Amino acid sequence: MTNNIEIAKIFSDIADILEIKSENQFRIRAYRRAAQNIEGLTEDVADITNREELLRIPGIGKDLAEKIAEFIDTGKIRFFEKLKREVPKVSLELITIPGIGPKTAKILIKQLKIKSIRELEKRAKAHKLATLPGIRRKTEENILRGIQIINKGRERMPLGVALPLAEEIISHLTKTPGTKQIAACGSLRRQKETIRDIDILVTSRNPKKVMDAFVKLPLIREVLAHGSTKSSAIVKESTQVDIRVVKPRSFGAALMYFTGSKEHNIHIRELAAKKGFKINEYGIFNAKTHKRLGGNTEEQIYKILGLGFVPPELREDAGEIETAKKDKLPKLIGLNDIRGDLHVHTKASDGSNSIDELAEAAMKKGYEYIVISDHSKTLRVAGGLQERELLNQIKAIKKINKRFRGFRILAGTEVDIINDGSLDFDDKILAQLDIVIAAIHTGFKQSKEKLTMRIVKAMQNKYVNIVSHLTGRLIGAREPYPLNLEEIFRAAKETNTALEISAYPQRLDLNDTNSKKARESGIMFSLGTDLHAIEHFENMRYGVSVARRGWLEKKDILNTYPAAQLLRKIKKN
DNA sequence: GCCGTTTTCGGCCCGACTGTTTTCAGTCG
Repeated sequence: MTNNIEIAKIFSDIADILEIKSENQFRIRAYRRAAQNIEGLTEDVADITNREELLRIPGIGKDLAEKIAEFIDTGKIRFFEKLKREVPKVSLELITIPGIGPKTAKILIKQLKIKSIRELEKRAKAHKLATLPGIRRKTEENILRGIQIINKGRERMPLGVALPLAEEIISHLTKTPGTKQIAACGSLRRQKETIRDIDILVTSRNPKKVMDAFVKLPLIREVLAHGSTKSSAIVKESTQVDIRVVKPRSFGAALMYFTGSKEHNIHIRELAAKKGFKINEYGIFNAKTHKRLGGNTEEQIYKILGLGFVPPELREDAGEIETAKKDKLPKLIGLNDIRGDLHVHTKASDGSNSIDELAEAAMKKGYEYIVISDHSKTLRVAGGLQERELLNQIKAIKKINKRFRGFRILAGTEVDIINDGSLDFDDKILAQLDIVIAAIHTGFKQSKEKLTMRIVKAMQNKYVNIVSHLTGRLIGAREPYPLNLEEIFRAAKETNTALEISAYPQRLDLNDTNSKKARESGIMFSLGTDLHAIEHFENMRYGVSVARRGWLEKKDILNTYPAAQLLRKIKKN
């Protein structure tokens, strides 16, 4: 998929350069949209090129399709090479500084001959910027602050980190007099796997008062902007919080505006305009008479546009609006639909708890079953079980199960897929288990073909029911290894093998786009926390978030079925 | 540069905050 990443980067750079050249803003937007859509593909764009299906990618027309094909052919795009020569290289760096856009960058380069961010910092500190047109003391300070933010590295944080932080801020705001509703919006509400800024919406009859209270909250380090209805600040180390206040009647419209995504909003507003409406964060209006037609709730706005409610997790302008027009949106799975956890480790391998403890905790959660799935013998570092140990575990599980009514421990394994695609346990052993999960834990550096072969071969084993954490990625730590996903999804369908969505916060693997793609192949999914300690049961919510972003319904997911039905569904021929 | 149940040409979301300005451009989300 390096093609996809490289092309996306080139298109995004082209957009930046065109911006510096003050080109047509819609042309710039076209490049940005194309970049984003290519980055989101689950298939190598080279394969799509070979099938001559580039034009089916949204935002790709004749011109961009040719540029993609040129890159696949030659590894270069001449147009980009030419553009690069037309603007100073540093201009692309300068516009990454918050507060500096194309116009300011141009002035800095032209008048001060700035060659690097470091040099800009030096000049700003020496107050050499304040003589430039449109720049005075304050702007100089802002630029320095922007450079500091860059140096600190405002990285995206995992959803599991952002959520508690947002909840903390919200709890402070709840105590602020005059606030009515408070909601986390943005990518947090869309449940993206990583979050950059935290967006919070508040309704109040006295917005200014709320804003004044916000900027004085104790956990705020620095105020970036402080207006009467909108403010921004840095909290904790370096997390930016954007807050917006509207009157209570505008809650729905503001929620929609602030939840985004930006692309979804643009598409929705375009649609509204075509139908003679206007949408902003205050409501939906008749474009001619300016009469307000609604906006108290999001449902109201979608309804006026002739659409059903689009769940926040789907709002990425990835086909959800077209699907809503046809009234074909999926009824997304919810956390309450989950009847059990399909991936649980005990202290027999690298977990921390006994089978009894885990069963008890699962029952307390209202689960009907769990799958005990310890590692297999080859995975020594994780205390993989020998055959004899596994057979004893199966016996122990049978014994414990006799104590339960309405709850069942399913005997399973997370068996290693060995280098040649064979499994770490013989069929004779696997046949005695209720459920078999297969996974790769070694050989990440192998070729795409080899890794794909290993997985497909494992799927062809008649005892393998689930393949877990398919791509091996660890968020922020390890890239996914290369796989031919099309081939794997096809094999999963043919062999009736489910793919796991790992709810383990660092994995979330399959991710959202892969899940969505896999769903189109008609395969089944399993949700498992890959639990190593009892408290990890709570991570299931993150798995459900991925599934929702992948458009999955209750029926697509194995552990929404009662145990007996689940076991029937995973049977192979 | 893309795109089409009003279009193959003429559109392309909408508004807040800041700083430097005397009425608005630049930036951001």
